[in-house]
Amino acid sequence: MSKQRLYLLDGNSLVYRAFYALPDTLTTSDGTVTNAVFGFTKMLLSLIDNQAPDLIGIAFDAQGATFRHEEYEEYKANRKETPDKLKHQFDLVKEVVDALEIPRFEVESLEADDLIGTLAIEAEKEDYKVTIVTGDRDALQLISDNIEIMYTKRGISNIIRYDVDKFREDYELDPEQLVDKKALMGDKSDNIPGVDGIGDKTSTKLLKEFGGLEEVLDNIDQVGGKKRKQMLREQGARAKLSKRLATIKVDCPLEINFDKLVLADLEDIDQAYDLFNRLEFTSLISYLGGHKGLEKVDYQEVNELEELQSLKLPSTIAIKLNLNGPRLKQTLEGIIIATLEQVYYINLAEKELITYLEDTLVDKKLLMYQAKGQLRYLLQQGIEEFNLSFDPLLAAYLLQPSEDAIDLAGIIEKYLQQAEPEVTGIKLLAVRTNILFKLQIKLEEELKENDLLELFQDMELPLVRILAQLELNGIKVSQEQLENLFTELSTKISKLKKEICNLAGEEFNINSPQQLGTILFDKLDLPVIKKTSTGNYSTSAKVLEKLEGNHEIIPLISEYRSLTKLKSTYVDPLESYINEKTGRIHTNFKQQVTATGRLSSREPNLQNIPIRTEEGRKIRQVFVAQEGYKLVAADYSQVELRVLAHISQDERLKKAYQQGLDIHTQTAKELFGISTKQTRRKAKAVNFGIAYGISDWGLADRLKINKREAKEYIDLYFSRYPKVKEYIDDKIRQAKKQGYVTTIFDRKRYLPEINSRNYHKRQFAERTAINTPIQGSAADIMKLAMLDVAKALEKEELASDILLQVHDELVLEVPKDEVKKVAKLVKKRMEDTVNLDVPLEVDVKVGDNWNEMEEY
DNA sequence: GGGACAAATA
DNA sequence: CCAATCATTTGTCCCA
Repeated sequence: MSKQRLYLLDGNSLVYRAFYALPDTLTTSDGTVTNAVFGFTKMLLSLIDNQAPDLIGIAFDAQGATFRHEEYEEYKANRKETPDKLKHQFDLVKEVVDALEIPRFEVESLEADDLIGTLAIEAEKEDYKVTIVTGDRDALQLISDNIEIMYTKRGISNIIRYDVDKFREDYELDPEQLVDKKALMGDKSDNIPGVDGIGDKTSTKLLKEFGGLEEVLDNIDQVGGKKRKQMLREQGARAKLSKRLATIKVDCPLEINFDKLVLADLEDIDQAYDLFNRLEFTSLISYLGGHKGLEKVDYQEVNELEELQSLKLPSTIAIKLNLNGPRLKQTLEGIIIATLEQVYYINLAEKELITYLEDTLVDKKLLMYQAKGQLRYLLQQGIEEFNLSFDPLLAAYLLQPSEDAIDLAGIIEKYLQQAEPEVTGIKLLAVRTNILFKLQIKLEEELKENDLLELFQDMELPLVRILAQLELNGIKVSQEQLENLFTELSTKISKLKKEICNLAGEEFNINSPQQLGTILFDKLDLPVIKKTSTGNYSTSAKVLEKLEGNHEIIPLISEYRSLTKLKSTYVDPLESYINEKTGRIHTNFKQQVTATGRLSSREPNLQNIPIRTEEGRKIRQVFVAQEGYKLVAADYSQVELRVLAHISQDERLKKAYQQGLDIHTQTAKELFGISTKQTRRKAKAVNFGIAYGISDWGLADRLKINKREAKEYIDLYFSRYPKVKEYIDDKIRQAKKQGYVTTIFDRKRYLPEINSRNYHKRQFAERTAINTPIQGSAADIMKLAMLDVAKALEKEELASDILLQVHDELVLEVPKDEVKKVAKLVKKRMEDTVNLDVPLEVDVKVGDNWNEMEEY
């Protein structure tokens, strides 16, 4: 078996090196300078990681005077005082060393060198190999067959390894001659005098000839040069003193137990984890958990209340609530908690678990996967004091917003290049909870590299609990009105169906586009307007509209379509979503679905409740305020066009909003010289179309004008709003060049197809490049506004709640006596959330249901 | 179970 | 010559 290797570090020397190697602007958020601590810690950890020492120890200089000062007052007298920005860092360094459970040596009146020398020589005797890590060349004198030096040449990563051969090569001397050399030439940095007139070259020459200082002094006659002879004679004593000063003491009175220097697995890794968090060394945390493999996770089951109470947890924990059952009716069957060193499965009654969570989560930083549902459960149980600090789902979403349905296993695979072990049940939960630490390190690193960390921490993470609260709040639905609507629609639909089949002359399934196509275009021989991509007859609303005058069956089919859509999509399912306990509908807001940063809503989707048609609005009407409350709806007016004005910096567009003009009226005047009902309508289509990258064909289709005319409008628009054209060109160029576009708040969207050879793919990517910064920035603004509004409601201790977000609209439920205050507060918060170069405007409406609302 | 189609919202 | 305004969710049909 090969010999064990002991690493001995010169703490002082390395800390100094780190201090000068790194900028002193490296601080924690409270301003504490930590550059030296960071550099030292990083060096230490990477040493452990790369060299895997068997044993390790770190020595520090004694505070104040040493035995060398007694011998020679001037020792190190020319040293500058320790810089203020470094002084306090020594204590932190020692904290780090202690937290990592590495033995630390510091003995009164002795320097780190002496402790290291003594340890090294002892270790050599005990048959260890030794590596000394230092930034001080003095230590080179200790080199032997079993002792080598790692010398940090410059900075903290430029390291040279000295063994006997390397030393001889560099110095043309044996290592033990180094002290003789210093005796002769002195050492400026330690203020060791040496002999005047003898420097680097001469000292080496003399030692090569005579061997050691004593031999030189005994044979001064044989030294060349009159002056040199004289100096050696006069300063012989000084040289001997110099030698004593330069000689590292190897017989310090130390009690050495090498067993205690064995590098152990950290017993309490959590203390190091906490310290690194305090020092904000997030990039170094990876070294701590580094040795825990995915498969190794073993959990400790906690079945007893007493056992639970004796659990001591660090300030950051990964946690998974083992919830079972449908949304909002879940029961908590257990809790998995992971720290860096242990995973616990707490298996107790739900009531006890809730009490435990309430007490435990306060002041803890929580790492959770898919946190929203768990936070919703906590809020439901009245637990409000918690602090989500990481969710890999959202991190992965920000990094790749267009990627769909990435789950935890996918994230682990993608970012850690690891596969989940083949385990199930609690074991799997333990693995997945434990891995959150690693994921945090890796993903936050990636986020930082992509300028997404702020967005993640300041927008998406805090939004999670807001969304959890929205979902928990739900919105009340009038079951009675819903039933009325059901019968009303059912009657109308069956009547229509009869009429349609009569006109068609046969029974058929109107819901089947295929069967409908056969009836319309084969049987009734109506003109084929359009075919679908698969070659079938298109029966879309647009096609039906064009056939309107051709047959009396057409309007009936259109009406049938719209009524069945309303019934099957809204009226029929809505009932089933009503929570029997709350009488309310609790949607599911997804935060990681859309490519632009918007939210989405499902089960049911409450972001597409009808509003445009009279019939559709009846569905809106069933969403009501509970007794004693009003619904308050606040929506941003033309937020996307305002965002366009801001990011394009187009003067005319900006001015219009700054002066509070009606933008569609203004554009009508710009394009047509006059604003009438007709020209304003066209102008509105142009305004919106531009933000979507509309083509002349698209605009023509929409306005039912010809292509040439549409092109004129678009060209005219660009000539009146030239910076908008510049914006469009700029975004396409940017996307082509860097592969992505960004929102005002740095949210990214990658557009790999922007350089596709496929014309359509490329065109689509170009339109997306135009639209995403607009839609995405608007989404960002709304998210920030939600955080602001929620905070303000809480601060003002209002009993009002946000129920829904519909992209540019918030719906709140407000006690009648708070309406005035809340209407004002919400408007102000939403308008002032961000400060663009154009004002944001919010319209507030109030009503008893979501349909009948009055301007407030 | 999944693709095609259609339609609701912003 | 093609296809032709962003972003979603949901429902039905229909084939496998």
